[in-house]
Amino acid sequence: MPLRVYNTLSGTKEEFVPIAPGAVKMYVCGVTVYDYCHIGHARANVVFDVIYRYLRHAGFDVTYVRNYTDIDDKIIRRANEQGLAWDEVAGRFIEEFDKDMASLGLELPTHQPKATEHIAEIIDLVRVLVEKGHAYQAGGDVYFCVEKFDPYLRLSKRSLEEMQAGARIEVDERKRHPMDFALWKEAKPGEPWWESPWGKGRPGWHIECSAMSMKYLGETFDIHGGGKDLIFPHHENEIAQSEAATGKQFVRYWLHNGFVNINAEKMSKSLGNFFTIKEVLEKFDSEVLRFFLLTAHYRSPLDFSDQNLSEAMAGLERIYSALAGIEDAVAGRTPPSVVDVAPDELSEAQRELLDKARTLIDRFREAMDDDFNTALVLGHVFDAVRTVNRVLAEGVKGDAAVAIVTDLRDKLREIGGVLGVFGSEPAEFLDRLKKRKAATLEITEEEILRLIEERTAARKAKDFKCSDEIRDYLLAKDIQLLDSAAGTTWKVK
RNA sequence: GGCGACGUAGCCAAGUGGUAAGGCAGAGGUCUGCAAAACCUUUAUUCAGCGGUUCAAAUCCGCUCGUCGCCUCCA
Repeated sequence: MPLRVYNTLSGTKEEFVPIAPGAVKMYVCGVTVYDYCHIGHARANVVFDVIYRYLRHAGFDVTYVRNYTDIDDKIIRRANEQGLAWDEVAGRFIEEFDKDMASLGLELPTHQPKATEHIAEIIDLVRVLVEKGHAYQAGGDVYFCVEKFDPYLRLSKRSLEEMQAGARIEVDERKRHPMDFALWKEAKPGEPWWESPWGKGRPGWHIECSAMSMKYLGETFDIHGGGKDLIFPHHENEIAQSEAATGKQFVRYWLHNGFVNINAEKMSKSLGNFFTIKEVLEKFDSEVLRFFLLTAHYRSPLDFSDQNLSEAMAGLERIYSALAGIEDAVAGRTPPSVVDVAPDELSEAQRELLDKARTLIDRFREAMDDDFNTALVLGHVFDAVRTVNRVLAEGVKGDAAVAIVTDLRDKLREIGGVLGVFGSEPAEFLDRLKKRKAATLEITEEEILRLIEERTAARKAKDFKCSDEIRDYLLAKDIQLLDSAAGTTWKVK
């Protein structure tokens, strides 16, 4: 089944056919570096990280470019507020961005260009637009002329008339048309500047993405991604600048991720209802956050709340518990190849697992091929987890059982490799969660272990009244004891 | 005001014409000294409402209600 993606440009799912067979050129708008990243940024970047990984998994040779916009009005404003140099602000938040993305387990893109390192390309592009009559100089500014670019607003499916009807923007008198936008901005006193044919100034927003994407990926490339909020004006303007300059189609497939909501409202700086990645990672494990972001389809809105995060944590814990169970069951055993397993020697649960495992990767690909449906993939994963738990519950005895359980583990890891989850050692992950939860307890680990010992002694002496008292005491403090043949362990409720 | 999206169980969520995946929470059972975990069974005759098209609709069309987004910086 071919890969199908939802293309904002056509408004439908289309079969994905790259320009060059076997190779994908993809550009995703990064961030303007003037503040910490919030969960919305986390979503966008995780989503495209998964798309990047899946395209490679599907056999494509992917060139992935994600930029830093490190010169912009907001950076200058922030620098002035904090009494810092603009490039100090940019440098600092580039570092913070990198840290956040690393903690979310993102792979590095092929290129991560910075706007300020591509001023020459930007000026060249603006010059071409002026020469071709698509842009005009007004004082030290250069504006793009939207009326001369016929397909303008095709991506957002609007018209200039509609936009003006609802316009709330103040019109700059130097613009020929109110919707014209700046390609180059004259430097005001004290502002950063670069020398240009139009005097000292800096790039406008939008132009850096056109210049950098075309430099690294060519004048026409396959995929351009970003949050839905970038459709207008950012991506619309990128298309206008790029296509007016080259006369060629800029991008074939436009992919946009949905917002992260708080109480059904978009998380955004202006509403002030945002959580930074840092803040959330203080409360939840980074893999839990990443897993949560994949529980909904990337184009749907995703409601962020402690409860939803906790549910994601419970789900991920269930998966890791199964993986840990598999590790325990197969530890030190070398399984024969699963292809040698004879189905008629298996129990019913084992046969079911064999069947499920056999089709798991196909179902995974089918879901991902349908516009990267990670939520459906997780459904398949849970389905497999339930089946393997059944096998674990009846005991993994013969070689055949070891083989099929190991095979399933490998397949879950393969899927996890694309989603960027399930990569930790199961026991280590569960321990990590436990430690994190334990940090909020009003009882120390030493105390818990001492009480467990006491209880074990009581149980040995068949003093169940005493042992139950200890268990209930711990339970009141959110400690759940788990007895097994191997001894007693504990977890935080 | 213009344009657009969405509304599936207590909660989260997949499903775009063939008779409602999956997770969390809940109930009952197996296991257990008792629990927990795990497993089994169970929880939407129904997909915001009302009409229409069709042999067949959560899926297509129309209207109504509700929520949200974009039109200004935003992932």
